[in-house]
Amino acid sequence: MQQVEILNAGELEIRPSEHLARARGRALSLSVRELDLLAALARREGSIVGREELYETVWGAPLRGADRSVDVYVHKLRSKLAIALPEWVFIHTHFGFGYRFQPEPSHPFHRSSTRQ
Amino acid sequence: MQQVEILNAGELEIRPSEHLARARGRALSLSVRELDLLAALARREGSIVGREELYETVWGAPLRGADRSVDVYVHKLRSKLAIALPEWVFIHTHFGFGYRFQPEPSHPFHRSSTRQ
DNA sequence: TCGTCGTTTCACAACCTGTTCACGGCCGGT
DNA sequence: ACCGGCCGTGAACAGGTTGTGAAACGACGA
Repeated sequence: MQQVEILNAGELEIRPSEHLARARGRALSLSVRELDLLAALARREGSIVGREELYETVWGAPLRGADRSVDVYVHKLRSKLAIALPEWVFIHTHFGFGYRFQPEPSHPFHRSSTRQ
Repeated sequence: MQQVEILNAGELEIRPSEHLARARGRALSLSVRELDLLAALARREGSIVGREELYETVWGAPLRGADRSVDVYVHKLRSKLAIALPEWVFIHTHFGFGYRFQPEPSHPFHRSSTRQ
């Protein structure tokens, strides 16, 4: 029996087959690319996904040279998610590798020193 | 079916092939060098590893003269680990020999005031 | 044809990393 | 305690990577 895929991540719910994502029950207005990218990331919650893989999954073609599409859409997603759920950060950058999807509070207890 | 290498050290989990390390489940943001060095140390948990060996393992070339890279990265690692898991010390210095990776409580019994 | 919306490309700013220095503190042998 | 060498640490630098706003493009419906 084929179930409807529903991805849950904290207060975010993604229903790829319905082209829909909700934040705290409220529907987000995402374009096709944005939703596909979000789903691709969310399906692999917790692990780092490279740009090549994301591009092939979402765009359905191999990533050519210096294509920045993934970055641009990650940016769009972040913006919309930040408006809908400001207290969470969902997409993390791993320099040199790619992105990781995982809900984390946006204001950790900022403590002792240092950057990162 | 040994496929993904996973190094566990107390509350620290290192997955070199995924470019990822987690402290208590929370992902650390480490650079390539940092992660490689951490993995190189963790693979030899409990034993002293010399700078030459560490350098060759991580940098893939013989250690030249007075290169301090290993020291610098040990420092960076210690900082990040201390933020993530303050109650543990992972990297120990063996004067004149090298470093040893092994999780140990950071304040065995009491705190300051004693010994000094 | 025009306007709108989504996608792609661009340019530049901002950031991150690896590397090397320099200085000072710590260690161990004497 | 003294001294020379080993280590810890912060900072500066050059390059490469990523963030970001806006323009260019294109499909579609009014």
